[in-house]
Amino acid sequence: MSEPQSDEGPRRPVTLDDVALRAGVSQPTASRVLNGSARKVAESYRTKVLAAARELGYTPNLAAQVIARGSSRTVALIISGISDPYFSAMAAAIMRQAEANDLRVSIAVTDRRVDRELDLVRELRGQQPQAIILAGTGYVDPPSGGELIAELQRYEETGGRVVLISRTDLPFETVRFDNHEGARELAAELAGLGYRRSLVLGSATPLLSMQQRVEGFVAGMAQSSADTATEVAYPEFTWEGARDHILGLSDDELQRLQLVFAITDDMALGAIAGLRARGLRIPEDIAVAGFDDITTLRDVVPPLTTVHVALDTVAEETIKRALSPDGDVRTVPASPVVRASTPRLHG
Amino acid sequence: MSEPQSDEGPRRPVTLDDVALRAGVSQPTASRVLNGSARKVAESYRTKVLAAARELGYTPNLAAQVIARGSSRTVALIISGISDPYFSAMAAAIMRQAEANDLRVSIAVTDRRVDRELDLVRELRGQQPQAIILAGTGYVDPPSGGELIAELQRYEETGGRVVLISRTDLPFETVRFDNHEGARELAAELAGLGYRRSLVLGSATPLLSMQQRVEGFVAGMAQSSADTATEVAYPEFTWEGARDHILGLSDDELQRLQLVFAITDDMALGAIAGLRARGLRIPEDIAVAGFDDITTLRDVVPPLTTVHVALDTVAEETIKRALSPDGDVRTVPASPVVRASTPRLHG
DNA sequence: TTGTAAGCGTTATCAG
DNA sequence: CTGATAACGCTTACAA
Repeated sequence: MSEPQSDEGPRRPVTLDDVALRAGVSQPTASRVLNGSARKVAESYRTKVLAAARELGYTPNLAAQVIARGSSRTVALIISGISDPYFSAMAAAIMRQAEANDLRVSIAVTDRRVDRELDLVRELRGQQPQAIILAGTGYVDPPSGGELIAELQRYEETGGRVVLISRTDLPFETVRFDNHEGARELAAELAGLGYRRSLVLGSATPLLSMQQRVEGFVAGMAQSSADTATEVAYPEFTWEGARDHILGLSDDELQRLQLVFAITDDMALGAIAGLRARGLRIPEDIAVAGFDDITTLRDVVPPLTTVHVALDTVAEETIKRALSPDGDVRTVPASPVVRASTPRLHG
Repeated sequence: MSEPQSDEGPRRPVTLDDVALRAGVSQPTASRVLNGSARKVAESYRTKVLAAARELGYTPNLAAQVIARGSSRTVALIISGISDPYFSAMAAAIMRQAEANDLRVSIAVTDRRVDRELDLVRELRGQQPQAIILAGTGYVDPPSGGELIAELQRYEETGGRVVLISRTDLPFETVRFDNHEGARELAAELAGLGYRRSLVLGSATPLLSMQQRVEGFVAGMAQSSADTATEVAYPEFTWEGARDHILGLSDDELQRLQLVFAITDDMALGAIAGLRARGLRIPEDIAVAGFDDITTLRDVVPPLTTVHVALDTVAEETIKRALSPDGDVRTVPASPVVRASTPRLHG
């Protein structure tokens, strides 16, 4: 009635106080109606508050709620990158699962800068998330390992949960998928198809899960009864790295090969680009296999043999653990999918 | 000395109070060295506070800072999906640009559910972000338009900024890229290559920017001197939708076509899958073009003719506007990239 | 320069 | 069932 209305200039956001005032009730009552759990408010008040809130366009101030409640319905996801199709698929799966559990996800990206991981954990800790999820990076020999672990432990001590995805380099609960086993089975299948002489493209960056893929594949080939020859190279961990490595091979080396296994689909495609540039046809002249089974890549020609990982399951297990501890280390299976890029050899 | 240490059970997080106490200074002093701007603190105190903070593993409680300061160094990004390579590229570009400006990004996904957009805006408003960025959806005839606009206006009135990306259906500052013009130029180039009879795959979901692509292409073809015939279809706005539409065409219709233009690369790939299933070779029997120039798709065969959008520029302009108003509606160019999927026709 | 005191918007406790 | 009142962790006048 008496307030000078319709000024220009940023008005103060509508607060619970405003709503309470307008509804003619106390702040706590308004709070109970708008957020609280049990419906212990008289119907008459209830409707008044609701009306006032709607008229004023009230939105609860999340920060205030967090600070008052001391907890936050948020999980923080630390991930290497987001344009990478593998990680964006992972992030999407996690967000879907989180939403189903009424959790917000705050995403932070390391861009593969090792030290950022520590910074991000520090920063995220300030958001008081229910859990911090580390997906993806994970070095064979973690550079800032000690500090990172200390930081995460402090976070856990104050009630936060730490969940790792596909990395076992840190002493926290982990959702793994079986990189070693998946690659091993793939190798076994390919050996069964007649492949003997293969090149494995690993990662120059010493990522643990990637090294497991290399080792799994080598083991799988070695296990096959036939005598096999498997070389391993460690180019840069990118599409370009894989391509460039292929471009750098001698004609002789290339001739001898029957198969290139790259530790990710992305690198497999780089390898294919390189092989084609060298004048080879896939799969007629040489076969190629990858790892991850990225759906965005369903259109490459020829369809890529790879190892499929059930990201939805991974996400489900991850969120479950983010909400409450669960001692046993579930390992989500990763299983080979043979497609046209690796046909049976010697028909 | 006297505190009973090493309990089990969630300890309370370390607060500024704890740090101040340990450093033997007052809370504000601790605050000033740890966060405040001017270095108006004696060097002796300064070092003590820093030491205490490090020893205790202090992290500022972000929520408390937000509530005390009233502002948040965060921008909220509302996006259709994140596994979609186009949107993940967009999100990545925005995050990169935001990081460069010391902003956090909180991502929310609509999953193409129309009404979610309104809910998300409400929810995000509670986070008091500096800006809300709406990327992507944008209906020709916004279903919840009125309410959405009201909500966003309220947000702006309280000092928040609203920035739209590639949608002009709402009365807020917009970073556009020229869907119409990009498609028009593409059509002109293709007409120049000899294409006359084409099929345009639009979107059954009435998305404004998508409709602009359709119209731009149609206009471009019509402008070409030669007499052209352009049909437009509106299948579901997905890879499958495009494929299924192709599968549903009669042999006759298919025979007549020289070119399929799909309004996104993703749909273009669906179309290719359909065409191949129908026994056609690309580009020998029929040409295909898309829109977006998604980098993840660099490996499709044949390389796809498409329209490139400079997402980095889009992101840059977006963040700039998120930080401060900037009246003029910059339109980021979108320009055709002709590749092997649309070779010159008739030698 | 430093500390005291008052807020920021919300929830939780505890009388009425 | 409701409403004072005290937190929550931090910042920002204002006084010392």
